Amino acid sequence: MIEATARVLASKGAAGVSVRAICAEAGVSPGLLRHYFAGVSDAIADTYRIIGRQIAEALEIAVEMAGPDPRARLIAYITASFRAPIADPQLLSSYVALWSLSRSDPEVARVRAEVYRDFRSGLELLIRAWRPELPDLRLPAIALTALIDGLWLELSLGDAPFTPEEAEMLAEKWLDCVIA
Amino acid sequence: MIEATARVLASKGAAGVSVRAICAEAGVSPGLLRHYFAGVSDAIADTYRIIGRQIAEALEIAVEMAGPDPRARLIAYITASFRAPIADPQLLSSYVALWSLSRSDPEVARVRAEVYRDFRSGLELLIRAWRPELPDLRLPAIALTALIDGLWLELSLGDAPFTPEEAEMLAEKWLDCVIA
DNA sequence: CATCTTGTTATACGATCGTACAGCAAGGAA
DNA sequence: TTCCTTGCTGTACGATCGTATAACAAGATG
Repeated sequence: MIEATARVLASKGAAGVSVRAICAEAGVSPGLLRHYFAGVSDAIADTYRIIGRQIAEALEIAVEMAGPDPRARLIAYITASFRAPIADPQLLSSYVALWSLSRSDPEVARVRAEVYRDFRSGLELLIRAWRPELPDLRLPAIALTALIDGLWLELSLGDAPFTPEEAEMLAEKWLDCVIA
Repeated sequence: MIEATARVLASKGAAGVSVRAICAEAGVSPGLLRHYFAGVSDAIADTYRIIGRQIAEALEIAVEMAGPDPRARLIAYITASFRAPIADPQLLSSYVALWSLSRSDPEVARVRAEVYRDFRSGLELLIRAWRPELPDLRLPAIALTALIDGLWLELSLGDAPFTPEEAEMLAEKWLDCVIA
């Protein structure tokens, strides 16, 4: 059901998501959504939570596969957003819709705040492991998050052609620039 | 009417925009929208077009006020996105909603492509005036646009506190980093 | 066996949606 | 004056929305 919600979010956008659309996508009766969720808003928030957790797990795996070097681990964390399984067209589309919904739906907004707090705290942890002497990690973390989100946006809305490799190169360059 | 559409887009998001909401916000009868527009999609697209033109004019003014130095003009173009009148909460909220809508509405998507093409071509023009020797301006323009959009997103969804001055500093730093 | 929860369907209700249309007020053209 | 366009209102229609609820199948529990 949550997978169906993500698919509807990706295909029909924030304006097209509805109880009936989700249940039709899941191949079940329209009434079933309210057996699992308090409402459509709750279903969307849970979908956001699941997606956020999947991304966090993918990031964790990418960091572990990078080995012991602190800088390599940090770069892996940043560039994993442009590799599978995170760099997925459907996931990016869902994300844009969720951004929009989080502006009008307080429940979605709360989940978004959680997801971003976790992402940024993971980022700050890795930066601190690499450069323990840096006093303030707030602005670098914000800057890196902004670039990643901006590149995701361009990938999803898709009129600015660039490759994942270029995105990774840019992210790495931005890291060196914003940390130095 | 277009101002009312922008206000609804900002306050109710992509999912809450409707003929009746727009006309109620404008203080007119619900039937009036279809006298001026072919439909709600057309009204939203026109709103996007007007907003894009206002932003373009504000950018042009910022560049002119920066004087003759090519680098100062380029920096003015980039940092104007974080100053009045562009850095406006309602405008940013409308923008996030329009991003989402452009993924499901072909007409809005077309306008978005126009607006971004114009923004990037203005950016590339200023870069070329500053550094005529650079061969490829595509990736730097994409990178700068991505950072600006990402910072806009964080400003609008607003759980990452940073000041406009910090945003300008980051944008300037990113420019030097991505051009060098 | 009877009962009770659980997953699921089907349907119905009121609200709201986009759209269509008839009508009215006003102003310029004849 | 009459007519015709234009800006705008009000309302009505069918579709779709979120939600509620009755019904049913099946498995667990007594």
